[in-house]
Amino acid sequence: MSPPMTPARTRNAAATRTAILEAARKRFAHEGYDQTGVREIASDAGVDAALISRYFGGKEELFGEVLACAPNIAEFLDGDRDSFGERVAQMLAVEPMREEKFELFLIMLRSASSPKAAEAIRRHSHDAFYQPLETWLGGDDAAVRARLLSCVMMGATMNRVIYEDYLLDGQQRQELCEALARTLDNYVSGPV
Amino acid sequence: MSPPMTPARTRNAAATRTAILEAARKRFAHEGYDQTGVREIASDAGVDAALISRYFGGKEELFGEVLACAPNIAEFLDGDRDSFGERVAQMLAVEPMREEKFELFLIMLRSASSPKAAEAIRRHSHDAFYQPLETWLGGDDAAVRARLLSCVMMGATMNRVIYEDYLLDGQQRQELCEALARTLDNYVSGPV
DNA sequence: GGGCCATGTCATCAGTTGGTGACTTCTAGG
DNA sequence: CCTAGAAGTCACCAACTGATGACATGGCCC
Repeated sequence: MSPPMTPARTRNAAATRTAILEAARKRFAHEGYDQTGVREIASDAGVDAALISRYFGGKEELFGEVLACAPNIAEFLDGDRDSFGERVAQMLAVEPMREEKFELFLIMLRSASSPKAAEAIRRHSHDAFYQPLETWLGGDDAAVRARLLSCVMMGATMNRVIYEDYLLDGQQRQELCEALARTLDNYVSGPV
Repeated sequence: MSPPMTPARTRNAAATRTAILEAARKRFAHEGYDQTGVREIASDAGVDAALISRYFGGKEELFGEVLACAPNIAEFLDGDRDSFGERVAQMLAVEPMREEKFELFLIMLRSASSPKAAEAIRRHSHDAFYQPLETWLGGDDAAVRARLLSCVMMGATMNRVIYEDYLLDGQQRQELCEALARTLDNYVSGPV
């Protein structure tokens, strides 16, 4: 069936690397670092597990590369300042979970307990989340307000993940959303 | 030295059980479910690892028992209503980390990613945290406000754990505390 | 077309994990 | 004193993990 001229993706190092990276990103976000085995990643990517060691050095280094290319805070920051709380609260509480948007959070939540992954998470989340957020906020107490925003966003994400949709119905999620929006905007507009 | 009449704790099933439970509680809170091995728990408790299976059935059941006897929300709830935010915010941001108070949170944060532990966590945190909190709050939207409080408290705990003391100095933690207190009290006094 | 290196496959290792059952030893009760 | 059963010890298993090195094979350049 498939024309032999385009051997699809055989013997293509770049494509293989990408496939591994993509499969790993999803697995790490869904299951966490510990719960994800290199064999599962390889299977998802349709390659041999040995290639992970060959291309990335090992599971730990692969995790680092996944973090490096994971979506960052920019997803939340573009858009006008006044509607930040409303936008983010909608994503956190009302809209169906958009995994791509919160992938960094999901990876953090589910992998932070692994010593092997913890350091990479600390470093990357600081560089790709807090620093940009702090800069975007501006002002003397930007560091504090960035932490406050992080607390609410991470706490909400964690609650939503642990308890399916907060165990709340649509109406209640709407109320949750409004309260979150006010709190977030309060932190954005600061000062505390 | 020790009088031979009281053979300390040898051949005492109840004391052994307690020792295992205590050691497991600390390990699970500090390292999480996955990162804690039955051999480590047994070593801490000064007993043989086989006794864990004998007394509790297995690691998973042990985890369940640990949750059952972990400190619950009552720690935060006793005291007058008006000062709830201030009290909790102080514990979250200013005072040195009081592990006993937040043990349930720590266990949750570090073990929620383990499928074996997740179900027990969901069930127990609902019974020992959300339900009492919701009752304590009262009112129509108590469920929503309980979630809001949980988001802030869990998010703050997680931030403090991942980044040592939020990476903030004392002055900034004080500002953080004041903002958290206002937010928490806002959710307590509700309605949203 | 032929050699050669990048690419992919495979078998296997060493370490760790939770768990089990046979064994020993202590203690209580007669 | 002596037995019976509880309490504790020990050796070991089966499963799984990440990783490695030997090997096969495809494609590109000369």
